[in-house]
Amino acid sequence: MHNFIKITKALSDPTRVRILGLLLEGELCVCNIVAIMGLSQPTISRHLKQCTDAGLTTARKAGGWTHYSLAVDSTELYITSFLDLLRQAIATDNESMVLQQNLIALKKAKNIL
Amino acid sequence: MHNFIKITKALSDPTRVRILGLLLEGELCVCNIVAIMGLSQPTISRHLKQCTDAGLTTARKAGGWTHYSLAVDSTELYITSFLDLLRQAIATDNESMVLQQNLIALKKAKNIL
DNA sequence: TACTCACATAGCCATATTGCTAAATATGTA
DNA sequence: TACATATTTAGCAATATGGCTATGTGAGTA
Repeated sequence: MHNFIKITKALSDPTRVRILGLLLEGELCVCNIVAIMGLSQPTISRHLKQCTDAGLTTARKAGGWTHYSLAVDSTELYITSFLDLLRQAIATDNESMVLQQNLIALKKAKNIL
Repeated sequence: MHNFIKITKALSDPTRVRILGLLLEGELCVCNIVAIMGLSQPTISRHLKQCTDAGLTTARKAGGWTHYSLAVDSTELYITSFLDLLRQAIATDNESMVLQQNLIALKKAKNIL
């Protein structure tokens, strides 16, 4: 129950869901998420912490950067099921589509792609 | 996205999840849910309204009573998937198991069974 | 060491949520 | 009509949440 509530709570805020939507494209550092979402860095950081506490994301530190990714390989209960539902929610959200386009543009500008 | 958020919000509170857990056993009127949950009647009523607004439950009025049931036959996006996850959450929650036992006892006492 | 960059944490404020009690509404009955 | 029962709605208080700014921390560099 506790884990279920943590996950549904994490998924009950549109900002967090859209951040997770960006991670569908692959791992991202906090700074890139900040650049795309247009929210303050601490706000993004706190959302990512909550997602990680819920088991939806994982953090990988590399030097000064922290790269977050979706926990697609998680063996925890519920996680992959909820991530499947997340994909549906993102695919039908216009705002998320815009954000994903902005992410692609950002990656090209930075020659990450 | 909007519906997704409404559903996850509805499922992000343990009280609501446990009410929904009781409805796994079949439809119930508000008064019986109140008797089992030990919360005030208006509180239960408000939780049920939120679940219904999210599409997770349906209300059937019969005389003075309102009977609520899980929207197991819903064709709305997400609903049946979330209800499947709900079942898992309930099955692993001791408190929900106690509530279900209390429900069975109440039904016997009232000769509903 | 000192400085910079990326990120996390702390604390503030506005709003949302969840419990409650009291009052309104709706239905059935004397 | 008057009353009882079941439920909903309204409004209040305490707590949680989500945004922000300011500050702390950790890694790399001059």
